[in-house]
Amino acid sequence: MRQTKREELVEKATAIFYRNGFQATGMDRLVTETGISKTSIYKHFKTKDDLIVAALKSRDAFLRGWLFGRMAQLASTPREQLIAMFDALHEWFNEPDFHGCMFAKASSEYQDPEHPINREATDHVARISAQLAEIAEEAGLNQPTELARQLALLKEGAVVLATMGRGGTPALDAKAVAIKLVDEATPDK
Amino acid sequence: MRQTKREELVEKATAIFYRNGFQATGMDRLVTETGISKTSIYKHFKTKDDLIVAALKSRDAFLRGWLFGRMAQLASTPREQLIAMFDALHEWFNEPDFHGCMFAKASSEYQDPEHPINREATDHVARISAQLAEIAEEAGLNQPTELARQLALLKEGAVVLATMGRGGTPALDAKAVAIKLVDEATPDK
DNA sequence: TAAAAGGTTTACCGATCGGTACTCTATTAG
DNA sequence: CTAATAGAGTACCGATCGGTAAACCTTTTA
Repeated sequence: MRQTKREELVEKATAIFYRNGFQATGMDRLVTETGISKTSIYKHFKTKDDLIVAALKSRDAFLRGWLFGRMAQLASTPREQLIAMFDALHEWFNEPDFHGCMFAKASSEYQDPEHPINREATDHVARISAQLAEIAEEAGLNQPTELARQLALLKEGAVVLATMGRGGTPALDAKAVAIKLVDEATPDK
Repeated sequence: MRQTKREELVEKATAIFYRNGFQATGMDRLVTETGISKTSIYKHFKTKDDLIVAALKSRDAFLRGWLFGRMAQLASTPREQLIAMFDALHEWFNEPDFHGCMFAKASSEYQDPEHPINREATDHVARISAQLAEIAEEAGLNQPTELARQLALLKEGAVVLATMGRGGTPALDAKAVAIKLVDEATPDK
């Protein structure tokens, strides 16, 4: 029961930051929208930046858990999972509350590479790339790390166009390319 | 001579916003770093947002001019130009003052699609995609608009990874994929 | 020569920023 | 029963936010 309030705070703050931006969200607004007093917030986190880092960690765990979990649901073999990532992304982009990548925004608003918030953002993309490389290796594909880099490229590009593009289905465009790449990386062919 | 001060302001403001972010840059800081008085700034622009829009328009003209100009320098045929885009991007990423895509940041900080700043950002990527489609068509490649969408995907992904990635050469990774795509879109093959 | 016009300087506005101090209340553990 | 703890509420801090007003200087134009 002791941990609950803090988790509730992080969860709600994550949603608000995601919807509203980091710098654009003041602490007073956080108090109003979470229903948690400022005193209580600052008992759990020394600064606003600390809270943002916690929100990003929470989001990282949730997003990676959802993405790779959905990939496993959609496909059984590692090889098919790599392609299914783009179907999962397509679903994500079409959710009504999709507002782009929270980590890209964090990196935009806190550009200093030394800043903990920026670090958390770059960590997130590094973790995704690493997991993709694992799956590519598990699938027995040729040059798995190079393939993983290219798939990460497609994934990030799709997210950007889903956020900044005018309509279209960037996830499916990316999927078409991904199929070719995975196909060419298949041995004995 | 009348237009000069305004142009000087926009030019300097663009650099400051790009380096420092939009919300993170206060008007007082703009006054200090540009050497232009606040009164004078507000004679040219009614609000800070108006100045930001002008800065983005300036950046859009410069960036697209530079990118497609460099592509034309690096390659003579439209087909080779599409691939040369990634060499140009590689050069851009390795400039010492590369700080990511200004329009992605603008879109991150001003999420409302109705906001003029967000509009300017999405306009920029739409213009790039359109120009790519033109070149693809000029090159006589199959399904030029689909190819252009995929190349835009690779370009945006490369920018993201150049900004948020840990080292690597995302532009060259993207180039490898682009070569395959252009190759497959070549008729009579 | 006079008078606009463009620019700077200084001071200031109310609002909001992140963060703190203090009081009060309700729950819970010894 | 009591003491400790967690949280809410209120009020406040100095700093900064975007933006304005007024006085002054200098250059161009009529």
